[in-house]
Amino acid sequence: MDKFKKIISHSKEYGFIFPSSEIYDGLSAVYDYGQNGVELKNNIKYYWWKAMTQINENIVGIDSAIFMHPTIWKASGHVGAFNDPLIDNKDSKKRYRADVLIEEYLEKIGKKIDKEINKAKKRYGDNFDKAEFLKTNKRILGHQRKIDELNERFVKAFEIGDLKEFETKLGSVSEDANKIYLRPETAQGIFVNYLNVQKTGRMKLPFGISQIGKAFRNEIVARQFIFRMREFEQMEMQFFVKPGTEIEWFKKWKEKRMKWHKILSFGEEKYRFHDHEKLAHYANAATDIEFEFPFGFREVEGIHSRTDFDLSSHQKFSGKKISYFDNELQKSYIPYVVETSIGLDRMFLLVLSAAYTEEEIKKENGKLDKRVVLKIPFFLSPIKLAIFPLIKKDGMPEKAKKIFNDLKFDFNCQYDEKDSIGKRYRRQDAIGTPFCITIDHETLKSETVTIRYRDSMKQERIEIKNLFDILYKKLSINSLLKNL
RNA sequence: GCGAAAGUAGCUCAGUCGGUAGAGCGUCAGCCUUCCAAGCUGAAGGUCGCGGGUUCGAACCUCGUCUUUCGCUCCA
Repeated sequence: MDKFKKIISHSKEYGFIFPSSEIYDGLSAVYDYGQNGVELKNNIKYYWWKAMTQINENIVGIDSAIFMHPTIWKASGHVGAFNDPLIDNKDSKKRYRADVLIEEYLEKIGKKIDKEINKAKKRYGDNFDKAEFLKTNKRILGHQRKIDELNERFVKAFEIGDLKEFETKLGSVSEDANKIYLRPETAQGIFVNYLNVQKTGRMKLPFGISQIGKAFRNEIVARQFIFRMREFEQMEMQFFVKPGTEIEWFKKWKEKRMKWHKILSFGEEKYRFHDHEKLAHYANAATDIEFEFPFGFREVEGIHSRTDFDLSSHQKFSGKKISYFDNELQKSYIPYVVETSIGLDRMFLLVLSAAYTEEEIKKENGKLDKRVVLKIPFFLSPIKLAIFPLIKKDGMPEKAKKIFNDLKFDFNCQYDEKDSIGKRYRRQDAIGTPFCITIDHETLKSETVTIRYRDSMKQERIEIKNLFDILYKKLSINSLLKNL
């Protein structure tokens, strides 16, 4: 079995990811996060939110609704507006609408059929049976087949474009006017709140707004586990800057975001930039941060210089003036935007892919043993600390529970007294718990416990009264954040 | 969308010729006490993906259907 398959079944077996609606045979490309998955996911969010919002005095966060005014998606170009596909003729330097061209071509073929009919009429005179002729004439049938094929492709091509956004109805009466979309990206929620935040937060350029939230895309092919889902979560930050400085900021964020990834120590060689040569209509620079998943290098995060496309478009469609008065320059302008956008679910898969490790261990009796361990960075682990009584008597469970109850407010802890101690250690390895505390006979005499480390499997004896300080130091992300 | 394969216990799988559904692991309860998943006893858990057909009788044969996975195509 290849590594990717193993990760998928490990995810299910240990409560990280379940297929959606499983007891009803599942729902394709939708997944649920289980008891350990939700903890890991929340910890990733926390790391991102701290790094991208709270430790930057010029970045604030918002949480905008998934439902938005339908015109927003016209302004952003997701629906309607430039769904009319444009096509350039490089020879004539003229721009055409693809749908018009197709229709014209269809009409041309239609005329050919008419010509055939007229010719036949002349030839057969009164005996001419038009319906029969249409059914039997080889040339007409050929033309008709062409038309049908083109029509089918044409309709399909436009349906697909439309299907990308999920539609729903606002209000209890289902009329067309009430049609709204589930957002295909969170960014627009930031753009339409730009003025609110800038004014109420007294924000000065350059500044950023970040947001974590769900987005929905009706992908035609959605596969590869949680890598491409129909419902997914994005962590985005839109950074508003003075026009002309956007490339400088683009470069800055590109480096900063890569640093955020590499500081997790999954291996520098697993990351790379992929600069876009072809740019989207709204961008003047774009790059992806790619990670080497078990199925190859894939995009985890995008960094785009979006120019003033979005804000200008919203100004146009809403009729509200969106500009920033620059005191230095003594003039108003629409800010430019540099976006960092990372897929939370992809980041989750990245962590699992990087952390999943199978080890062979030589036992004391010389036999080989296998262990599966998730080497998740400590602060991202779902459970931080497991607490075991070595045996289930002599007052050890009571002592262990007391320690559990003291520490559970500060760290996500788990108590386990079932099965042999070795089995319990391995269970924690499988979900990536960095530390296990064991209460043994010695504990009852000297107020000490053993702490066992996940990655090295080594143990140390420490005093119970020092537990909190030791754990706090090992689990803190302050030193990481300071290095960003 | 097209093509292929697969669906039996929580997981991995067996199931002979069509004759009352099995194993290992896991789970739970109890015993034992030993710091790296392997001790002992017991228990729970399955309309064999779903529906029709053939048959005295279908997990097994047959048809349909659904779901999942893989490849191609499309999209980013």
